[in-house]
Amino acid sequence: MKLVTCGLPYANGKLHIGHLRTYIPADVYVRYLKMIGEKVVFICGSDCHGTPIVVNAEKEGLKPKEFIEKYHEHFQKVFSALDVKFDYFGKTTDIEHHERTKEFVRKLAENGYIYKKEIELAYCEKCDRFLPDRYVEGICPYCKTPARGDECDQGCGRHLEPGEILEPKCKICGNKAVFRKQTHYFFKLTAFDEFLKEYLSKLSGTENALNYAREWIGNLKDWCITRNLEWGVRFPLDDSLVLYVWVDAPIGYISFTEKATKDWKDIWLEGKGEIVHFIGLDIAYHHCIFWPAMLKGAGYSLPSAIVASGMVKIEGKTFSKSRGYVVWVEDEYLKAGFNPDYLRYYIVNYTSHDKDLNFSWDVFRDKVNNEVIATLGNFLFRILSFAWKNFGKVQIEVDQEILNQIKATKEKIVNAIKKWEFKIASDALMELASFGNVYFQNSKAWELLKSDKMKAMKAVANCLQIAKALMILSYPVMPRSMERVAYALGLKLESCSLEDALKVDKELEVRKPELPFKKIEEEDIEPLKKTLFERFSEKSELEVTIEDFKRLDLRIGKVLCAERVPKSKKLLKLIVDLGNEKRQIVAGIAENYSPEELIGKFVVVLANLKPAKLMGVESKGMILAVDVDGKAILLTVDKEVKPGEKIK
RNA sequence: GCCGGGGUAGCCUAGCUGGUUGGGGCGACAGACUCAUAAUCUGUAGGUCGCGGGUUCAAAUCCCGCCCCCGGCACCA
Repeated sequence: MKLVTCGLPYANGKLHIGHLRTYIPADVYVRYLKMIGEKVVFICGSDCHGTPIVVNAEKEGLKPKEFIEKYHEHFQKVFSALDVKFDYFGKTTDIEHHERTKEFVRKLAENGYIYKKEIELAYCEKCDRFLPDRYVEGICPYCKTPARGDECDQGCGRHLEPGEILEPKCKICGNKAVFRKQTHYFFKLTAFDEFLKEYLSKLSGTENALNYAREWIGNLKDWCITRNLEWGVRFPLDDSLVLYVWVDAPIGYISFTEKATKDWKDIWLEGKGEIVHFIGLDIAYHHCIFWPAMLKGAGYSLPSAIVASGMVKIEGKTFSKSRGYVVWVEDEYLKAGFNPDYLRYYIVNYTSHDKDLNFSWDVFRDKVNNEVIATLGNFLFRILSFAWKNFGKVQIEVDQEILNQIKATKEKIVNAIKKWEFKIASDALMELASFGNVYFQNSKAWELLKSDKMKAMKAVANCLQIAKALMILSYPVMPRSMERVAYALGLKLESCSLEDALKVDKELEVRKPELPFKKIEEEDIEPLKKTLFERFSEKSELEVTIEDFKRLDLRIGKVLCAERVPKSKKLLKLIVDLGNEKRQIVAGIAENYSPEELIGKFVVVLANLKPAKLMGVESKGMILAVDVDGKAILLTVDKEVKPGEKIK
């Protein structure tokens, strides 16, 4: 028995194409396994806890429960529209999940892997609550620069333990926070160092995830697993606390399995199954480090493979919601009315599962029109309609050569799927379709029709066998379309196994076929390209008043000296002449400017910026530059001016 | 800087435990065909396999050095 899971989508936003990079291949994987007769359980669910959900729900004036429900429904709707078919799709707010999580954590405690420690936490008296790290701002006790609650992000870069920060302020209301002592609980991750080293050396899956995880061995820290929140799974050892979301989320894999199958104990407790996690690379740490340690500590079975998908790019740009490099599944793809199979094929076929996938509407159109439609769809339709028009009923005799070809394709697919090589598997489909096209072309069946009808029928029989095999073998990738074409042969794909691709019927009755696919026209994708393009081009921010502008002390400076900040790649330490003073400013431009070429240059300086330390070097001001694809280009003046001149 | 992944024809990509003329797809061009959603089939053009060394009878493939790109961390005021 095999359990396949997908990383739980966080119920804080809609699904985009980046998400699908994990869910679609997992679904394809499961469908193939089921068709080769393996017993598989496929589960997933919404991840519903954590601070961001509470904060965002508040913003929308909703209760967290209402908020997550909205996205939970969205996920189910979209997955179903894409034929991603889980055996069970749960949510972490379910009572059974809470119970399982508590039981799990109690086990960890019984086994001695949880300890308590009193720490001082920032507390906002005005908001009347403890502040999670990222809602605290203050001063770094080491270098005295402004810092966040958990790290000195602007100064020395040190990780700050809760309570270390000086002059804490509540980021939400801006009031001064105070420190209050509170007991929190830690998971003894450091106890699993040796275990993880050993475990990771045997763990199967994609190299990208495993490499990433191996880096962390020997560098583990104990992990604070409780939070001050109302929303979440109550910590069983102390009711006033809630478990950190990354503790309860993966336990969802267990609690959802319980819902999906009576045999869940075989998988999670008896070690009688195989557990395969499909994830995005961004959560490799949690799945390769935290999760196995938790399972080991609580006495559950360990995953046998972690399959991490590569990144998704949009039109060649690194995926980024905030910058608009995103394609929304429901509002864009589905709304445009595209067949879900096109996207399934694209994602599975673009490149290897662990490499970067570029989503581009032009490539999408080309791949669909040239491969899915012109090669596969055309073969199926031409042979089905030829058979229907000229024969109706066809006596089937299949040459060994054809069967060998189908068998080779089938084996290629099965081998590839077991290694998570979805591209190789889907390429094999196109190769078989192409083989069919060549075979039919060479047979010249349309000429034989006039001279030797029996011979024509033999050619058609061979092609029908190929067509049937294609429908069966392509079904996991393109279930909806294959189901539709299979009607012409009276084939019920849902109950087929891959082996049936080789089964030869005595006679096939061909019904009138429908076009399996609709071509993508330029006007179908044109508005979507436009939407993307409009989102790319940055819209100007909020309006400011002239007073706002006047608060900025912008001046012309002349660079007197420039040198690299030691050990730094991006930073240059500049001494800039501002007329009445010489300022030391650190600028992140070393990748595009050498120190020498800067000397004597006129630059625009924001002179009244709050000083900060970067890599321990003090910076009093900021040099203005344009950011072109991550490269800094300095602003300068058109004619020589006196250093220190104010910019108005 | 460290870690990981890459650099193969205009574009995408296979090969990378060394060995017959470096495969495939898109695009381009020419021809064939008409059963098919102007689909299909055949053929042609196009490559210093990032750069420089080395090992070898033989290197895209192994070794050393360097350059560039992507991702993560450290520092992008």
